[in-house]
Amino acid sequence: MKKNPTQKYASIIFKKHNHNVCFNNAMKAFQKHCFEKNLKLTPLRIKVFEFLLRDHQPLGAYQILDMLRDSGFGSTPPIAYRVLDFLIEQGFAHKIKRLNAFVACSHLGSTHSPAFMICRKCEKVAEINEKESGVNLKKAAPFDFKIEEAVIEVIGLCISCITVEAT
Amino acid sequence: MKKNPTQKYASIIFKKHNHNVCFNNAMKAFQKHCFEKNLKLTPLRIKVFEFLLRDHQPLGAYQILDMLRDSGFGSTPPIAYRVLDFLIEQGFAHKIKRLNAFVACSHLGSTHSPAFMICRKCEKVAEINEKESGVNLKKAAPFDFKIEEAVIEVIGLCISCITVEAT
DNA sequence: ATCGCCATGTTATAATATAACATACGTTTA
DNA sequence: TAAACGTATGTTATATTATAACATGGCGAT
Repeated sequence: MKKNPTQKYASIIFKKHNHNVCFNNAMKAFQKHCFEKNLKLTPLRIKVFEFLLRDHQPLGAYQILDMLRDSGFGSTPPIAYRVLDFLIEQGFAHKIKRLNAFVACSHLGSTHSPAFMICRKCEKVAEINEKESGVNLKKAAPFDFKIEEAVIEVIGLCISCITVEAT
Repeated sequence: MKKNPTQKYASIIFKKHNHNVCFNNAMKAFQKHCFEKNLKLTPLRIKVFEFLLRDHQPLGAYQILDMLRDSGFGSTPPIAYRVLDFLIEQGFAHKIKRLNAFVACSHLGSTHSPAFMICRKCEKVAEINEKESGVNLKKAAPFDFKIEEAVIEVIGLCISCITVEAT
């Protein structure tokens, strides 16, 4: 049984892991998606997605703009926000409201109702799926409310930061 | 068995209800809390809490500032943000990230892990507790992550707006 | 070849939030 | 009682995040 370590447990994000696997899988999925949906795989979009994939650190729009400037791209706010909107719409990035920042999606290609674990110390973010998160929105149905979407952000300490803090 | 209708079902917030009960209970609890904790119950704090209690519409900081100006209070941003921080710390208000806005707390006096149902149309907000929300954070524990806090915001359509939309 | 689409670029500004310092007032303390 | 202190409020300036509106340029379809 071959398994992709990035899919098995979200918590690996907080540990050392073979990040090349994360990176390459995601980039390939992105290329494939754009090809299949006939969307333009432009240098700018690739670059921003690369930034988000670098590690699992969320990036603010203005951080991304700085990095774009360094790479010779335009660097006024709409540049970043538009690419981010694109990535989010296509399911390759998420916005973390807690941090006003953006992360690459870790559950590529599947429709999902994401939840996030955010380390308050290192600010790395792991994405977990609905099942993993213990979230069952069906249960919320007794209310006269038609649920369309849920934003779930769990804040705490990741395993690496717990370890450091204990020393 | 006497029960406070504001406690029974969060969804009553989206319907007509005896809002005087909501308002008076909350204001009394606030007064009691400040007295017991020896915190200053100032005109400014009372006024801002009143604004939040008016209906169940979240208010942005700058909306509150406008209302404060109309009431003869100072109206520069720190005025509002400081009072809001106070109310949040004391458990009488919450921030709704989705809306960059603030609401009075509906579960006064009890420690709780709140979740919110936000109507995308009328933008009213109902607070529900963790159990009601269908979120079970205990289940998220298999991860090597120490949970400290969760932000849960469910977006959808409230019963009143469903009814209107159906006509 | 030109039209239209769409990504990118630019300019300006809106919306949200905080830092740093000033004032005012009641309480404690010398 | 006067000085010292703590805390709430007020003010000025600025930081941070995000969007509106319009311009340019490439590229494929007709």
